This record gives sequence, C-alpha cells and structure tokens, in this order.
Amino acid sequence: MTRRPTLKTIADRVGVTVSAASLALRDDPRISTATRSRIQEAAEAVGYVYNRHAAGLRRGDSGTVAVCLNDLSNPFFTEFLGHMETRFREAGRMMLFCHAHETPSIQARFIRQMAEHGAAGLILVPVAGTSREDLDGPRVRHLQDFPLVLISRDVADTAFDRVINDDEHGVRLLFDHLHALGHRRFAWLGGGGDTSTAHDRERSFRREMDAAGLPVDETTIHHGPTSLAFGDRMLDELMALPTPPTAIVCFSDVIAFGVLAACYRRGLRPGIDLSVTGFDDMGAAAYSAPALTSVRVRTDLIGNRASELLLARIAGDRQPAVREMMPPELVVRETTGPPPEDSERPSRG
Amino acid sequence: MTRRPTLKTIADRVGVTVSAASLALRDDPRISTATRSRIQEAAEAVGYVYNRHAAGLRRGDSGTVAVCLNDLSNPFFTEFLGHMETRFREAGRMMLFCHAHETPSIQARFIRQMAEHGAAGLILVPVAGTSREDLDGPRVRHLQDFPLVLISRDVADTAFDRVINDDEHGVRLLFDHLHALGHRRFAWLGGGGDTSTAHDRERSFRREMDAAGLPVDETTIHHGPTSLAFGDRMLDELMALPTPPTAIVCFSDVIAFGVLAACYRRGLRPGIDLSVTGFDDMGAAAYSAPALTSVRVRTDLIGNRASELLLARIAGDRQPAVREMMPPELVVRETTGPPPEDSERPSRG
DNA sequence: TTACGTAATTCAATCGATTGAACCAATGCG
DNA sequence: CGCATTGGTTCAATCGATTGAATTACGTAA
Repeated sequence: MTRRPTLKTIADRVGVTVSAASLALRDDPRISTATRSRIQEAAEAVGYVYNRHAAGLRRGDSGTVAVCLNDLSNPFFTEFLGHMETRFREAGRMMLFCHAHETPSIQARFIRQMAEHGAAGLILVPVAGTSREDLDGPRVRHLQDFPLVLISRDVADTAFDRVINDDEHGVRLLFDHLHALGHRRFAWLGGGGDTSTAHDRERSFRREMDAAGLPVDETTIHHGPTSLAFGDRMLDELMALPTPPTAIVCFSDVIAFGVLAACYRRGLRPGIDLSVTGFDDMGAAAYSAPALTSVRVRTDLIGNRASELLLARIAGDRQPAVREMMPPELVVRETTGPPPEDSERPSRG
Repeated sequence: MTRRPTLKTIADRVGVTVSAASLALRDDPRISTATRSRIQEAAEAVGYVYNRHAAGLRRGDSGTVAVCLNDLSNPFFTEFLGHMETRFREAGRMMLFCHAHETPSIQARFIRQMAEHGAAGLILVPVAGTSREDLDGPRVRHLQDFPLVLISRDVADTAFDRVINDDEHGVRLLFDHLHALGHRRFAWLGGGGDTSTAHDRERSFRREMDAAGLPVDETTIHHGPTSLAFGDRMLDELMALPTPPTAIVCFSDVIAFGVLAACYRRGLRPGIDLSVTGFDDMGAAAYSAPALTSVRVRTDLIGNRASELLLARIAGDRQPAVREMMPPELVVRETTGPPPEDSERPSRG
C-alpha cells in the first residue's frame, strides 16, 4: 500500500516544484498553459487527491459547514436538511451533520467538535431547553464571532441570526378557520419541550381562545412528545372527558397523524365527527386518510434563507444579526369541518 | 478580533514549550501531574480549541466518517442515518453527510470530497445505476483500500463490505401471506430505479407467482418512483383494469401509503375490499388508517452492523469483504385480508 | 565526589499545501 | 548594446500539532 500521492509526487514527475504544482492545479494564471496542463495530467495520472487538512491549516477554511438537528425521526426536520444540503453543495461546501436527539450534551459536544474541525459556520435547530448561555456563555467561546444561524426554534436574548416560522400567526390561521366553522370546544395536543415553537404556539392558542371569549379547559391541554404514539394515545383520553372537544389542534402533523390513527380505530370520522389539525404541513399531510388540514411551514424558504445568510456571514458579512420570520399558510383539507350537530349538548347533560 | 488560541498561546502563558502543552492536553504520562493541570487550566482560560486540521495533517486521521444517502425524503433512509449517527458519535467520530438525490454525479463528487477531507471511511447507499466502475474503476482510486460499506442496496461484482436486507425473502413472506389468504390476482407497484432492491424484490415476486402457478399479468406491473404520489396515482389505473387485482404489493411503504390515500378517496376499504402491502415497515406503518401490513427491514441491525464493520475496517481489520443479509420480518396489520367474496368473477364476465 | 538512573521537559523534524517575494530568462525599446 | 519589463518559475516561511530523540535536572548509589 503506497502512500497517497501529494503535490510533491506530481512535481517530481513533471520536473517542477511543489509551488508550481499547487498553483497549476488551482488554475493560477502565473503558471503557463503548457506546464499547467502537464501538471494536471500528471495529477490525473497518479490519482492525486487534494488534501484539505493541509490546505485548511494554511488557509483557515476547511470548506465545511455544520448542521445540527434536534430530531431526525420527524420528517419535518429532514425537509430542512434537504434544502440546506442542496444549497451548501451548490456552494461547494460539505456538511458536517449531527442528530442531537433533543439532548443538550450531544449538541454541546457537536458544537465543540465542529469548531475543532474548522467548520466555517453552523446551522442549528437548538434542542429543547437551549438557553442563551449554551450558545453565548463563557464556556463556548468558539461561537463568539462565529457564523451561526438558528432555524425553526428561537432562543431568547441571543444575538445570532435566526430564521423561523411565524408560529403565532400559524396558530391564528388554524383557530380562525375552526372557529369560523363553528367550533367552540378545543383541545391542544403536544408541545412538550421547552422550545420557542412550543411556547409560541400554545400562547397563541390561548390568546385566540381568550380573544374569542372561550374559556380554556385545562383538561383539554396535553403536553407531550412529538410522536405518532402520543397523538394516538391522547385521543382516547380526550374522548373520555365529560365534554369532549370538537376540534383538536395539534402542535405538529406527526401528532395529528397519531390522532387520525386513533380516530380510525374508534370509528370516528375526522372532518365530520371531529376536526383535527396539524402543524408543519409535511409532505405526508396531503396523503393521510383523510387528508390533513394543516399550516404549511415553509421549510424551503427557511432552509434556503438560513443557508444564504450563513454563506454571507462566512463571506464576511458583518451586519447586525437578523431575526426573520417566514409566513405560514393555512392548508385546508379534509380533517376539518363544522362540529357535529349534537355537539352543543354535553354528553353528560 | 484576536486570533484563535493555539498550543503556543497556552505554552507561552504557562512557560513551557508547545510540545509539553500538546502532551499535557492529551494526558500523556510524560508530563508531570502538576504542569499538566497548569496547562489544562490555561487551555480552559484562553478558550483553546483543538485544531484537527493540524493534527489530522500530522496524524493522518481527521476523525470523520462519511455517509451518503440516496434519498432523504424517504423516512426509511433517515432511520439508517439515525442508527449510524449514534454509533459514530459514540465512537467519537463526526459525520460528513451527503444527500445524493439519486444522482450519480452528486454521489461521485461527494466521494471525492470526503476523500479530500480525509474521512476515515464511507457508508454508502448507492444511487440507482451505480455500477462497479463507479466505486472501483480507474477514475476513483481514492476508494481503493478504503474502508467502504454499502448498505441497503447491493452493487454487483464489487469487493466491498455490504450489509443489506434479504429482499427476496421479504417478498416471499408477503406473497405467502397473501396467497394463503386466498389472493390470486396480484399487482406490483414501484421499484423504478436500477437498484438491487428493485430487481431483487420484483424478481422474487415473479418467482413466487410462478411457483404458485399464477401467470403474471404485465398490466398489473407498474414501475415508478418511491413516492406517495405514485401510489396514489396508480390505484386508479389498477382499478380500471378489466380484472382488477385483489392484492397490491408495493415496493415500499411510501408507495403503499399513497395507495391507501387513494383507497380512502374511492371509498375502498383496505384489508376488506382490497389488500395492500408495504415494504420496510417504517415507523408510520403502524399508524396509517388502516395500519399497514408490511415487511420490517431491520434498519437498526443493518445500520449498527454497517457502522461496526466500518469502524473495524478503519481500525485496520483486513479480512476479506463480507456480504451480510439481515432477516426481514412479516408484520401483519389491517390492510390485508381475504379477497372479497365476488372477486372470482371478473368484472367484465 | 563522581557516575548513573530516572523523571520531566525540550528539540527539531514532520505532515502537505499556500503565497508573497525573489529570481531568471527572454523580449522590447531607446 | 544596455536597461527595463514581463512572464514563468522557484524560494522559503508559514499554518498548528505531533513525536522520537535529545537534553536537563535531580536524587541516589558507589
């Protein structure tokens, strides 16, 4: 097993110096066309592979960018990943990737490691509970003056770029839709973690209830993980209430899908016997049975804008940190409809 | 903006040499406990961040591993990603990630780039159409003697490690189940690309049909992308046939979900009016309405084993390449049942 | 006191690519 | 013919960490 060829291998072969080889392979005009092509041919011939460790050491940029997601099992987040990956690939940068499993220690470790690797920037969906200190504090000095863009979830009081969805508006769209259909008894499912999305969406939900003059029945508010199982499990609980809700507003599509599964099992017809809404409008929402009414979070806009912003920062953009909110869109499908006729009569009445 | 601290920064501060600092931070016994802790404190104090470019240049291993997936939109593949990410994280390695979008040129470019970055190994779900030459040929010498493990999809005639699912057996399980229920008219949906999974599953399907003495009606065989839309679209086409199938065998859960959506729209009851099967048994299969009968592909076993194998290769294991097949499991849920009573009468008869 | 062993630390070369400055040769111009 | 210019290439220092060999300091045995 011979050693991997280097610029020296090429230079010796052609009869020039390492410098010439270096310049030639990067199409520097200082090297004549003739020698340049001889060098390039030699590189090809010996199977030369550029060594970014060496280059990165000298130049300071490794050509990588880091991305840390809180949860891979939720397709919503992989949508982001897809958009960003494309953007970075086009920019010629590789992606260091981490799945933080909603675990602060994993996130913290990754942030350190990506700094060690010389990643030029970081895009982060902060795990639940991430605070200012985790990104900004004295123990994470590598993030000072470091290109970092938060997406999807905000972290209060930080001076980093953020690209997020307008969650409060999204909930308002859903609420208005359901309220206009005649619903008065609502349930709220999900949003268990300490994240801006959980807080913002629930706050907005409560505010809308309040604005509509509806009391919030705390027995219809259930926090829990963003999982199919949670939605599935909670429907039974809600239906067992003395006055079950006529509309279930879910923190996420994933939870709503779980609710739909439970509806099927109980013989409840979503959109007729009960209204169910999701949030995110991931690809699968249009194909559930029945198709899910949801709020589209523009993962494309957010992912692309975040990537752009990060690349600009890496390129040296020094403008003050921005906080951009992308507009959600209500997508009405089949799981919402007017409340059933007899819904005004509480079942115990 | 001061320059990032290096070993020299620390050394100067403590009053020792760079070598001492280097050794101390790696807990080398050559440095006394006293100075070692002074050095470690100084490192902490100045906010030192290890520079892997420099270390990697000298030592030759950057501590990264590369993973290239063909398709992120399919949760089946992100399941792999999750398992592998965990394994590599535990092994202290970072992950360079690529989404190849089923595009050979992206895959090829990534393979080159991860070599440039000094990734210690590569796990690859080869994009459709990947041939021996793409991995082994004279144009990709960086993969010679390089730790590479293929997962999920096989590539013929290669001498790389492979960890895949036993697809032929999986299809046999499904077919036997449906055949035992009484089905005789089958349709096959999906498997459009030039991949081993597409070939193996369809070949197995045809073989089973043959073994059962059933003719394969080519109008019930439809190749197409692994997407919800494809499954959704194809149901109408199959139902419009003079003698529609009573069982639809889908290449993937994703396609099956599309079929279920179309069933809902047409008022067909999966498992009663029509049997539908998936393949992969991704998490969502248990929560579709109705719950999907599928074949579980052990992404956990495959992902973990592939990671292990790769780490062993990186550690210097030189045994001949292996090809391991993980056993699939039939998971019977609600979308399969006996064919409807009148199904023996062709609708045109 | 001298020689010696050991512990602690330093020396110095190295990994491979980059780059501003220096060098050399050939050409152009006065 | 001599000097300046330009084009083409090389020189040599540099990035930061690593490591086998060398050195120093110190205590101990002869």
